[in-house]
Amino acid sequence: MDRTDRAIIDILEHEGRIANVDLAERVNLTPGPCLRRVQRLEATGVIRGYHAEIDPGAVGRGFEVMLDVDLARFDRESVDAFEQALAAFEEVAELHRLFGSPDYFVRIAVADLEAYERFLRDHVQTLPAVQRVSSRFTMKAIKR
Amino acid sequence: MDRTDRAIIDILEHEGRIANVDLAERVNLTPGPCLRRVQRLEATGVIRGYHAEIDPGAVGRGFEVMLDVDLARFDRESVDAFEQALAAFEEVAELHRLFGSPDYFVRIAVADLEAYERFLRDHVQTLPAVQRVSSRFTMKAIKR
DNA sequence: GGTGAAAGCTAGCCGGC
DNA sequence: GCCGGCTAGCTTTCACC
Repeated sequence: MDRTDRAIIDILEHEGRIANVDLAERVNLTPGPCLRRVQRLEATGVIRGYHAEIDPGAVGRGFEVMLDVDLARFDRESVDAFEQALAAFEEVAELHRLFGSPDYFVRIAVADLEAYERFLRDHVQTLPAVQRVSSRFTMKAIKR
Repeated sequence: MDRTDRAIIDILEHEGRIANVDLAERVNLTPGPCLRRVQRLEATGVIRGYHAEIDPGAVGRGFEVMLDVDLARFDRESVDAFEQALAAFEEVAELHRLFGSPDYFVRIAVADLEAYERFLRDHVQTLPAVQRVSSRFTMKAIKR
């Protein structure tokens, strides 16, 4: 992984759909070698995939909540069940296990307050190991 | 925005570099009309851009911290200065203004604990309006 | 929404350094 | 081992129906 690979990564991170010929020109390579580098970065897992960035409001995900969650039990089974259940929901935009307390940080993206209340009540509070949740509502997403 | 647009969005969100011919086939359209829809979604801001998803560890961003920040002042100038300064750093992966307390949620991604300490000391604690910061370290990113 | 044609891109192969 | 040139086949794009 050299300077050129870094340059390729920086460009693809912001312009994920750039044509290979244009990418090659930006990093001072011809298209052949440039494509080989991109494919190697993909194969080695440095590039994990490509995604369109969607306006959350346009698809009913304009209401975002930061959620702190504490569990009551930490046996492997409880932890796995909690993580898998939560990660499977489309409403869960982000899920991190933390050191210390709270045990988890979750970012939820739903349409509105009502949808949030429903999601919390029906899909989070009902998970067996969940002990405590604490919500903080986002006013504005400044950077993502 | 109809059912077909939704289908296009769902696919591009997960396969941002899919070829237009393949996308068209998946949503039962021919390439021409499919491309027009994608271009309209881009022009109206529903699709904001395309990004490669990079393995954080491979580019020195494997150490993630969730930061809560409270400000001392809320005049427009202080708020703007804080938000612009923070958003400009590459280390800031996410920045949300919240309702209530804390005032901000920030996700920081750096190489290691030492880099984090340096970033906090040199670039966050030094911002004039910052009153209090509280860090929570992530053990594992389960979903992003 | 579909069609067709021009322009442009991708991805493999091979030779050179 | 990595780059560049070349080429065949495919994709994108746009005007027109």
